[in-house]
Amino acid sequence: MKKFIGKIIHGDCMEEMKNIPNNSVDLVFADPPYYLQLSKGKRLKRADGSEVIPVCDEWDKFESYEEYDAFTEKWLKECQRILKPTGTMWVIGMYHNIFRVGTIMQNLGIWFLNDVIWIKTDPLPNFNGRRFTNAHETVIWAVKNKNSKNYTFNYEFMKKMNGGRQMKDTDWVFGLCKGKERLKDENGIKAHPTQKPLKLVQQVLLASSNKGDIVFDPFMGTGTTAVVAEALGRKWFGIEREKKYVEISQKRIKKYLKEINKKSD
Amino acid sequence: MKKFIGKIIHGDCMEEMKNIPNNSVDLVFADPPYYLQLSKGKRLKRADGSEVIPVCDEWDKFESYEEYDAFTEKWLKECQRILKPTGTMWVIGMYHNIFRVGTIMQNLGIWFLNDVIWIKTDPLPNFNGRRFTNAHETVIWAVKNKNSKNYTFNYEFMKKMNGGRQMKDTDWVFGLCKGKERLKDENGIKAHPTQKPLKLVQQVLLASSNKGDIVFDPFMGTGTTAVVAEALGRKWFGIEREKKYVEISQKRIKKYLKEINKKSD
DNA sequence: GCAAGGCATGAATCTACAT
DNA sequence: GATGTAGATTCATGCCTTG
Repeated sequence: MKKFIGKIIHGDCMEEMKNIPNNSVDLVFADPPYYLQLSKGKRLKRADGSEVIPVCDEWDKFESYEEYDAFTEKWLKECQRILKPTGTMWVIGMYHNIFRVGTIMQNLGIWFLNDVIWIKTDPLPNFNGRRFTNAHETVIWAVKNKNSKNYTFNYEFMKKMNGGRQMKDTDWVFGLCKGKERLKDENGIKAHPTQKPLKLVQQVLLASSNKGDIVFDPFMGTGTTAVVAEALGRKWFGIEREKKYVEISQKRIKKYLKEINKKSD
Repeated sequence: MKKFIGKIIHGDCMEEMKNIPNNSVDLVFADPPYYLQLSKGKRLKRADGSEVIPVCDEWDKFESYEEYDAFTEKWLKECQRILKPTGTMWVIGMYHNIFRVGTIMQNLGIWFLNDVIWIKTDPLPNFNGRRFTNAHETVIWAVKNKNSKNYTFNYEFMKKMNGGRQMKDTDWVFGLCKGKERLKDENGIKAHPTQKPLKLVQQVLLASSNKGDIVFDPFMGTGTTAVVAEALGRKWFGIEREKKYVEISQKRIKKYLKEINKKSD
């Protein structure tokens, strides 16, 4: 496993995962494409005329549910294979995709522990007043299979963090990734459309891994998982399909490590 | 439709729904079996030695995911058929079943509006400290298909109820059905293991139906939907497989109507 | 320097109506 | 029915400018 640690592998996650040994990873955090199915060409505008920038990247496009399901089953199967019997996996999604993801997980024999609700403190409002504000995402937490025992869960620590009461699957209340935390490109536009907040990933790693554990992320994006893992003393590696994001992540991680070293001087 | 109104049909919902015309119902509220897959024979005990009574009724037993899925697809298909193009449907579930239910809904072309999170103020704690407290259920809100227009949604009313801000899918915070609201059998034991709180169903009906609308419940249980519909001036009918629950519901509704009439005297 | 106010923005299945 | 276009609609947060 040594050769993987600290690396962002550039490539297709289904292919690249084949090189990872069975039962070798303590924690999987996966933020897959959501398959949003937004109508083409139509732009949502705010009252002031500014546009809401939607997720319309190529990597979120699929021909059909069937295609999305086939894709999903492939990477989930590999994640299940490489996960240690004592490890756990987390998959985040929204109503567009999470039901399909959850069903496929169950069909593979992956065993659910919780479906955690990330409640957003500052969600995008519903502009046309025809739905409830979509203010959450769902994060499935699961073990390799029904027989998994002694999986890592820092129950007492989470309880402490929660003011002495056992933490609930609805206690995950965080803001979106905005402001300084949000990576910008050279034009000042968000570098990645779906960058996740550090706090969310931090809570995941604190809850279900220990120092020195190996954390794996099949969809690295801008490297949030890596940064949090570094900060918490976990080993990590991951895969990212887009060259652009690989480079952004590598820069981000280098910069982070430099800052850390400065502080410890 | 007249012959159905105010009736609890005793029978299998898939069979009985066949008699309901296409596009005839304004609102479906469905609380299907959750397929909990609890291990047989094991009893969960509280610290004081008392037993937690689980859901282990016959109606929640299925041989496999396949069987559950087949059952689910059948009743969902009928619900989609009888739903008006302007109507909406609600399906409640937990992580054991809601992912399968959601996937099947999408496969049938049912179009999601929201996945509402019912946050329980008084959940059963996690006794062994191996998971997060499961403190929510998921309620999928959807229309007949992608082309549904002018579906009923009392946006402004919900906004008002929410203190002037548009209601979020995470603003559904209610206690469990307990105390006086909870129906007891002759031995003082809960009459139905999964009786839903009136407030939850009330919010559903207030949000997505108007006075005089027809509300349908394929799994009536103890008749919560009927009682709320009566209280809010909606027409209603439903189906229940268990004779016991049909009788309990009928008694409950009669009692409720008597109370109403007394008050209006 | 501090307080107040302006402004940008976030995984968005947008709706209704006319042709 | 399908397609195209006009229209109406929003909240919390953080950063920056102004006073």
